[in-house]
Amino acid sequence: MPIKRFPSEPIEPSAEGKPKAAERIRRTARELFYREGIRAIGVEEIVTKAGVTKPSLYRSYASKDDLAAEYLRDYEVAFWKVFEAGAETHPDDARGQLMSYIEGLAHRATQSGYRGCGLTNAVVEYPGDDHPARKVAEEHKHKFRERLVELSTAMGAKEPNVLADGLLLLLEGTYASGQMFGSHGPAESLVKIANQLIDASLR
Amino acid sequence: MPIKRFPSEPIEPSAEGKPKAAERIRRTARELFYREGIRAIGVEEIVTKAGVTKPSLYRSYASKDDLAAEYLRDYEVAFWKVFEAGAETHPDDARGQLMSYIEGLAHRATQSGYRGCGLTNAVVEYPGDDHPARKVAEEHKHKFRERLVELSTAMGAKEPNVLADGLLLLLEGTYASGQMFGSHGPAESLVKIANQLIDASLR
DNA sequence: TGACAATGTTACCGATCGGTACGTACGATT
DNA sequence: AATCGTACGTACCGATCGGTAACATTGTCA
Repeated sequence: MPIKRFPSEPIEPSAEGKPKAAERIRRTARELFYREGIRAIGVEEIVTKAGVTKPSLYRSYASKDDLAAEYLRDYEVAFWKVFEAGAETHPDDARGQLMSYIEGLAHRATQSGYRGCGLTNAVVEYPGDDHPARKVAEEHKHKFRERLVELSTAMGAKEPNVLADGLLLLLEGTYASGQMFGSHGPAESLVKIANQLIDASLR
Repeated sequence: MPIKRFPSEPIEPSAEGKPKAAERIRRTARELFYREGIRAIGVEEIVTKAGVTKPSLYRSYASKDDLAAEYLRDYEVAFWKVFEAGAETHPDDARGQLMSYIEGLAHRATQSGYRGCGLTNAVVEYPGDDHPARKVAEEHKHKFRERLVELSTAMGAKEPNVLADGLLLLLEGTYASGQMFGSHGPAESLVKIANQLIDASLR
């Protein structure tokens, strides 16, 4: 009999049939890293809250830094899902699509306990450009900027790059200031400001 | 002879004639906390780089948290000095004064190695509202917002609160994004965007 | 000079950090 | 039943964390 390999048998061990512990660690780390910050959370706390032990963590992730980078990759996927959600409700309407995200953000950023953007926070936590988590964050922000240029172009801006930068500044400002002011922070004016900026960029 | 006290003799020990070590620690901590982040820097590194030892630190500061709060208080003083610098060159000209700061910021935020606002960074590093450093930062940001309302009013904005929020979002966005993008980040468009926003707020 | 307070230094504390060597429980294959 | 690979837990590592007790040095007064 030749060598037989069942389809249920995973070729790539870390693809789908991952160890259960790894997934628990992943979810717990995501929650804790986002809420408390990466530096603030030790691996001990992660595995305890996940109900597993440290060796289980280090079998699926090379290091805490690696787990942090993984967390940000997950975060990025979730971000794009939220950001592009308006594409369904506002087809062929770049402005409507963007404003849909901005309205949602304005709401979230004025809730107490808001923690901003996990990717931006990671950049603040790791100033040195050698950290793997930071690299994930930086690459994402460049993609994000490009996406805003696309949308600005679609909106008919005279200078799409300038409008995109303006929007990026407003959004990053919302991520940051949402953490410092309570429920009546400057994000309350975000929608109005964004509309003013877009209007001014079309003329 | 009655008690004589020379003017060169400091009355208040912690005011001017402070221990030399305390001042060295202060400056070193300021530099390191700002560049690397508060959580990233240990007290050992501070005293080593300052050329002193740990007990010298703990005689002048109750704890690392206390030193961090002190750093932010220093940072705030320096911030206001920069922010209000335009008042001399642009008397009775709120817009000129503000744009003077914004132009300077746009320049700094597009230098590689820019680290944003120390106060904002501290808020990101310490999500819990119980940290003394965070309190300093939050109080400052509220003062800052009020100051922007004053300036917006002086500029003749129809809705000063909204313009102030817009400016705050832009500035915080610049602090944050200046750390992720290199020398050609969105802060390059800051001046143009700010002018658009102010113009739109006057009409 | 001698007393005294302020400042500096050496050496250390328990707690926690990220990370690992090693043994074991278990399910599938032969 | 014997075997083997996988997944997991116990117990521990050296390094570093923030913080301190005890001692040496200094400068300033009478």
